[in-house]
Amino acid sequence: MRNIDTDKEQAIFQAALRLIQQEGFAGLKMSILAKEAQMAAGTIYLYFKSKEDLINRLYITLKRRSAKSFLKGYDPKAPFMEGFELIWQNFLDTNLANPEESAFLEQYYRSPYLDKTVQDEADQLVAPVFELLERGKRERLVKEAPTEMLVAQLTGFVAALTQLHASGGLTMTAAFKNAALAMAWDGVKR
Amino acid sequence: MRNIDTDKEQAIFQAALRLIQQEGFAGLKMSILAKEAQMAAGTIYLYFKSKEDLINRLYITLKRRSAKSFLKGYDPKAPFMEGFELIWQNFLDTNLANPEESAFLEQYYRSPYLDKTVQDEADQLVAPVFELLERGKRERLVKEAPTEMLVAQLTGFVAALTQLHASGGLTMTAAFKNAALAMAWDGVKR
Amino acid sequence: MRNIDTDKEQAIFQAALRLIQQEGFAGLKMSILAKEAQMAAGTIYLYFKSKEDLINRLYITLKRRSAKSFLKGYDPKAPFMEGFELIWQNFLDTNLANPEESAFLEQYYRSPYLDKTVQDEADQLVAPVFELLERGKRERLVKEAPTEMLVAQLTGFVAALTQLHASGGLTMTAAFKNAALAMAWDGVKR
Amino acid sequence: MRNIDTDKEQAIFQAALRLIQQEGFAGLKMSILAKEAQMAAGTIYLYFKSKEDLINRLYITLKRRSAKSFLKGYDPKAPFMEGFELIWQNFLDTNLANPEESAFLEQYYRSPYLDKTVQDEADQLVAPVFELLERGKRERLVKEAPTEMLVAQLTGFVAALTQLHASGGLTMTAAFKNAALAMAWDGVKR
DNA sequence: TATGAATGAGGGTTCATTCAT
DNA sequence: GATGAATGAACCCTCATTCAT
Repeated sequence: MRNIDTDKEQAIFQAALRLIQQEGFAGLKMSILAKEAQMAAGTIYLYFKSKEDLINRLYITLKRRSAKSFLKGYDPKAPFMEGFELIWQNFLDTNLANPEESAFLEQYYRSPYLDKTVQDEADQLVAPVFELLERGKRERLVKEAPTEMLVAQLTGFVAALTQLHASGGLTMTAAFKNAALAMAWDGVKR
Repeated sequence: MRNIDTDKEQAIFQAALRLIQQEGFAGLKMSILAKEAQMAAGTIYLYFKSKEDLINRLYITLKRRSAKSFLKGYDPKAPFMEGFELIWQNFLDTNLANPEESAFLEQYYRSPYLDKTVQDEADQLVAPVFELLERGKRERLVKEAPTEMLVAQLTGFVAALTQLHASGGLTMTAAFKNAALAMAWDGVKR
Repeated sequence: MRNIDTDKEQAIFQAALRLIQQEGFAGLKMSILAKEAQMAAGTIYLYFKSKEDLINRLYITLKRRSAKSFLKGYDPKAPFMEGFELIWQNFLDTNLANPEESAFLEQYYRSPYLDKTVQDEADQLVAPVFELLERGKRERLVKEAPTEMLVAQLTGFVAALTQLHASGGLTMTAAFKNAALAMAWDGVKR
Repeated sequence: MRNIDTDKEQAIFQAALRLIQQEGFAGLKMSILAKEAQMAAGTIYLYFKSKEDLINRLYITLKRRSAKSFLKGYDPKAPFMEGFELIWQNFLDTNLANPEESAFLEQYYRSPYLDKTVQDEADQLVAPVFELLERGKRERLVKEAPTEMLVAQLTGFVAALTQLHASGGLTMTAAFKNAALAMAWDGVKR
């Protein structure tokens, strides 16, 4: 008997990301996905109930991975500025290093597969960032604007940078990353 | 003088935007579009060669309309700060007022319909913004960062705000708009 | 513009019956059905929402046609014996003349497409037969057995005869039909 | 002495009958069958060459079991009436007690699995009934109708009664069984 | 012998596009 | 020009069967 291969799920995820980056969400055809993941079409359905299930599980997996990555080394008790810089740098690096994931996450939001419960769970993962900014406001370091707005500037900036970088419009050197950090901080600082 | 053809084209464009906002890009089925635009499916093909043609022409139309809107009243010879504030405010207002267009533009970029020549023409329309920011750098008002990066922060912020606003996450009062302007300016100013 | 062709529905019904008789319920593949009905696969879906819809509407159509056929000329006020003979003869003739319909009706009952509401409506159509037999019991002409049992013998007999005839096991001459009528009547008569 | 192989075969047969009764012929999926029979899907293929083979062997097995059951205690040399009553009662009881088998036999006939040789062998098993009725005709006890027609009435009646009983439409008491015997006999008697 | 993961042909259905009216 | 019925390629998914363990 062939043992169930947990790597198969990962192989499907990887292939799906590749296809979505290359051809967009519309390029995710189950038969092509199977070919890309080097298996038969039916095999995908041993690991995922449907295309919808595949996309939603891919989404939450990426969101979790992303959150884990940008919160790496984050200590809520460390000074505010330290936390802000760490998360910002992690977040930018994570996004630059995984442009397919960013492409997917962006498109999921507008897709017919969007699942409210999945979305809600994903929102929880970003909570620490909201808390950090609120603390920043209390410590008089951050502008007295709605937290959503502050987050909007930070994430919007990273999203735009990632897209720019992925399309070859800008190579992100260390110097540029520092410039971006300065811009991000200047935008939200008091 | 009414141009009958152009009226139909506009009806199709409007219906398409409505459907895309409601159901996403995937919700744009030609037969449903025809119903929404109150005509027969075949009629669409009298005005557009194909779905691809329809989407690309919708894209460039929206881009032109958007550029015209956010450059309204803009005088390249006026002081930098005046121009910056004008464009920013126009841009934010335009996006907030037309969330369907923003939704469409965002998705077009990742769709299989994306056409390089169309995209290039669209990029030309934003040139004045690049020129303004470069002038800002020369006048020592704006940070010495790559213009693409500066633009990324500004447009990324607006895109995120628009999405937030459209999803009901934040009501944009005049005070909030001023706060956003301040944040945007602080991000790029020297 | 091509006008909607109500004959198309009939063509689909006829083709479906032919296929079901030839290959059984399992032989009803939508693509083969389209070929048999001389149209494209998609066309079927202009007239029927789904395969399930097609089968249920075919069922109720056949049931109505069958009821209309075996009640043809039936007068509830005529003497019992006259009504019994008329219905029996009509019923046998109808079944012998339309073996595909009998084959279909038989298989529908055991299929996953069976719909309770449709089935209920169909049962209503046989009501006159139940009423006739009950009247027969009141007039002391028919056995004092449950009406369901009386009907079971009559319909079971016809079903078996139809199958026999369709498979070539017995050619139904006028003499044989008379013999069958005598057997049917002897079975239920007092 | 337990024959392991035959045990598995029986388990598969039982499970198949259960599934067919519950969901109809279309409900017989090999993987579900395996689960119902508490074994792996591949195991079924150690005992049956294919689904077709499984169904045909199930058919002939049931037919043999049925024939053995309704001929139990039958003595071709006993008086006609005794034989007729015995077989009729056995046949009705057998069918009422095994509605899944009846459901299966009915559907097999219309299925794409029907195999002529298997069918022929099955027909042999009913030969004693034909012989009995022919003897009845010679003894002037039974109507001078084609034997196939006589059999049609008897088996059609039992099939209809079984279905009625299985669907809950009629509870078969001893009195009702006697009434059925009377009806059956009246139908064929001279 | 037994397992159950893997296969892939083939099913039902959708939808961009065509074409007869 | 306008219509919408008709088309058929292509999609998602199922399931009988195989095969590595």
